[in-house]
Amino acid sequence: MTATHELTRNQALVFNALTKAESPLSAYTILDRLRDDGFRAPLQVYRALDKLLDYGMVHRLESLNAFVACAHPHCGEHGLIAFAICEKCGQVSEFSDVVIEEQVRDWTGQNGFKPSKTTVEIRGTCASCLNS
Amino acid sequence: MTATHELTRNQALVFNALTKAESPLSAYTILDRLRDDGFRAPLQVYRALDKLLDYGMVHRLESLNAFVACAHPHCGEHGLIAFAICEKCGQVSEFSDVVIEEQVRDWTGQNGFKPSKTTVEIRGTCASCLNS
DNA sequence: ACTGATATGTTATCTTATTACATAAGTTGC
DNA sequence: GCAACTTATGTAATAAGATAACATATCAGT
Ligand SMILES: [Zn+2]
Ligand SMILES: [Zn+2]
Ligand SMILES: [Zn+2]
Ligand SMILES: [Zn+2]
Repeated sequence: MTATHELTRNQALVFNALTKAESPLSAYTILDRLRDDGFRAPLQVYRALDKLLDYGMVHRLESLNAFVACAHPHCGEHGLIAFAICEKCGQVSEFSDVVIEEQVRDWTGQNGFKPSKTTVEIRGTCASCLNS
Repeated sequence: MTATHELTRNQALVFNALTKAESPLSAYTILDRLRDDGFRAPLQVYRALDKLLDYGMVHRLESLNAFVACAHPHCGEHGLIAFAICEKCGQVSEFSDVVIEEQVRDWTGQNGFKPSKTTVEIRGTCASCLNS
């Protein structure tokens, strides 16, 4: 039921850093924030991220080369996820959309394409940044 | 009507390299292919790409850090574009989807988010790679 | 020719990600 | 316990992708 995984020390540190962050973090920013916890090399971050991505606890934002903690880390498997990314403040909203999911399935079905992962990222300006 | 732009030498070379390519090219691959034409530095490629992206003649695939010539370079402004990217052979199919476009508009409208660019990339295996 | 805008060339640097190799720690079966 | 195996870590080096800074050059309008 619950998708919580037993995390290793490094994985927990990385996940924690992402959960505390207000916005997406690059791998190297994570590294910097974990220097005091003994992190010394990018690979320590990337290896932890790989697992966390596997577990679905973290998502990668392709258009930013950055990572965010999942907004629903206990829901297990997601359907198709979309992100709205504010270019002003960096805030990210994660949401699922079954209509888009179905539309993707339609296209792939009709074209004999077997999808493995779908990226949907909306760049723009968030409501609170528009009011300022 | 037509969206064809007068291209500079460098822009034309880059666009041509992308048009001839069977699959997306990274900026550095483009650079290598244009060595004989006098290209020496990444910036020459990136500057040309910037313009071509502006003109809508080239698209950037965020999940690949690579670039493709637009499949419909003469249609002027696109609506929302989606890409299906085969991870086996590298082939990319570009298509527009008004349903996804409308779904994105719904979400952004309801959330007061002003979108500037939307990325939709489906990774997977294409039909011809599945039959082999 | 003077001016301003756009395009180029070149070097250095920065950011992001992976390869390679060595070591440590946990798990399973005996 | 111990061998055999798998998983996790540590560290250094390097590859791949992108930009900053600065100097020139080209072209249009006046
Ligand atoms: Zn999620
Ligand atoms: Zn914002
Ligand atoms: Zn296009
Ligand atoms: Zn294929």
